[in-house]
Amino acid sequence: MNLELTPIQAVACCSPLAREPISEEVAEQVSIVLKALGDPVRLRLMSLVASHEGGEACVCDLNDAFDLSQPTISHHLKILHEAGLLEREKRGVWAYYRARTESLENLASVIGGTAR
Amino acid sequence: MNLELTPIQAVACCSPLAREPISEEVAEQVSIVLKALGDPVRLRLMSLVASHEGGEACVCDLNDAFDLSQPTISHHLKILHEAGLLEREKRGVWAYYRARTESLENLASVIGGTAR
DNA sequence: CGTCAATATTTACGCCTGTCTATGTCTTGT
DNA sequence: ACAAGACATAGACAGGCGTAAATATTGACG
Repeated sequence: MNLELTPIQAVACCSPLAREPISEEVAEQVSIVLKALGDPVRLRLMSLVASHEGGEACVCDLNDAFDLSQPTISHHLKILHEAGLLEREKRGVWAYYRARTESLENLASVIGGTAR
Repeated sequence: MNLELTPIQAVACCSPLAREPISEEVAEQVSIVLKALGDPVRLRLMSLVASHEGGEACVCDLNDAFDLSQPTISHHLKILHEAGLLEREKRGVWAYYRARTESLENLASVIGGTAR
């Protein structure tokens, strides 16, 4: 089991950008997540997984949604996973990815200031 | 006066990522804004401006906050401006940047799903 | 066991990006 | 009109990133 905090969890104390100047460290952490989402393909991947029934999607389905090679999709999924935005679970031959909605919400609250 | 929509305004109808798979076009637009924020320097710049008194900050102040050359800061400010995140106003010799909080909130609602 | 199918990893390559230096453009003050 | 200061633009370069082809890994199934 992995107990490490993902980048976005490490700053999850809902401090909006506009309240006070964020530190270099926080900026570094948050920008990792933003950079992960800052690609059209990864944004669509994230949306595909998050909106899929059951909140998870199989890689085989995701591959078909793009005109890209399988390794490229795998590469993008890895980046989203490392940013703490996707969870990965292997069942049999297939790999399923699940969206971490908390991460999305945390990110949104950091950006938008509508902290909960 | 500029009537063009900024990238984030074009998809401002608060559709969260998780509700349905976003289109290629929307992904392209939103990723521009995310990419703009997906850099530690620009994230700090955005936070500095947004949290500054009066909601605006002079470039001269911003330069001092970083160990980077003045043209580099200018470059980052331009990217944030083109993404619709900062407004620019020149008063005398000085240039002032103001945060577009609507853009931040729109982005947050697209990401977080906590649409208003 | 050996083959096949689903994913991941490695390697390589062209393009994009962050940075700096040098230069340009305005505005103000003399 | 000229000099100085604030900021933007242009050009150049190194490192990072998205992509594909080739290869490795893992699990299912005969």
